[in-house]
Amino acid sequence: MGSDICECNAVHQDVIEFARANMPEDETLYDLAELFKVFGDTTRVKILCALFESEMCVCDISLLLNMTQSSISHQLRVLKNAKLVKNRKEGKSVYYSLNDDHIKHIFEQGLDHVKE
Amino acid sequence: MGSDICECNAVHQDVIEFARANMPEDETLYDLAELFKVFGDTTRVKILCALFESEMCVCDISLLLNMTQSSISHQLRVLKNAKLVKNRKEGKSVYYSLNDDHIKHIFEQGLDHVKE
DNA sequence: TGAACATATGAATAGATATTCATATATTCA
DNA sequence: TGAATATATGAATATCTATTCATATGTTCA
Repeated sequence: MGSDICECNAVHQDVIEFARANMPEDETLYDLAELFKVFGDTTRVKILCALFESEMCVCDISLLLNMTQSSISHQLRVLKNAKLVKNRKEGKSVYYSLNDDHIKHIFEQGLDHVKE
Repeated sequence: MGSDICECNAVHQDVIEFARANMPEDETLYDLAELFKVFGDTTRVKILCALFESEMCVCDISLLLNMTQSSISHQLRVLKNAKLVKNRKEGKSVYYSLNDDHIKHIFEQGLDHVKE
């Protein structure tokens, strides 16, 4: 490992070293990928979009997206583990809402790219 | 289908309708999820990070990330299909570079969230 | 032209994941 | 307390995907 793969490597040694020096830590990049992975599912994207408007309880989201309560509940857990949503309990219902302002910005940047 | 899931639905009817009216088109949200899915892999995140610094050829990226040329090549194809990178040919080498300014912004927003 | 180099790609495999189904937990109210 | 409601969750399954391996394509240079 660490040995050259092709002749370019010698020529581009400085470029490679510079990139290596400026890359964030592996753990940071792993966390970043994990975050985007959470965004990378249609159901979760829709849930987050719904929550842009206002907090909602699980069964409301289920009706809105026309999906089973169970699948929504599973996905809300993923979103909560990623600290993208928070929840509060009121009676029998659990209301979910966005946990972070970055989310909307990330979405908007993504939409800019998609709409091109 | 379309029928209520729980009693909340009637109470929250206006909230649900408002959210439904303000959600982007299904196709847009699908494309958005597809975009984030591309970001949601450590290898691809690392490749994009490397390309923030400068264009690089395939074997340089392979050496930098200590991964096989084949796997990098496969992932570059995914990135190119998503229009996140472009490439130019020079002799035997193919140089890849970023295709879009949004990418860096999306990354930075993501990093802000991760670093909290 | 032939050999070495650089990249691309199809098939196969192992691992990850979204949904479904059944059921558990927790709350309200008669 | 018991029934109905709202949510959470474990197991199973089907689908997707990242990497590996083998090999094809394309370029340079002697």
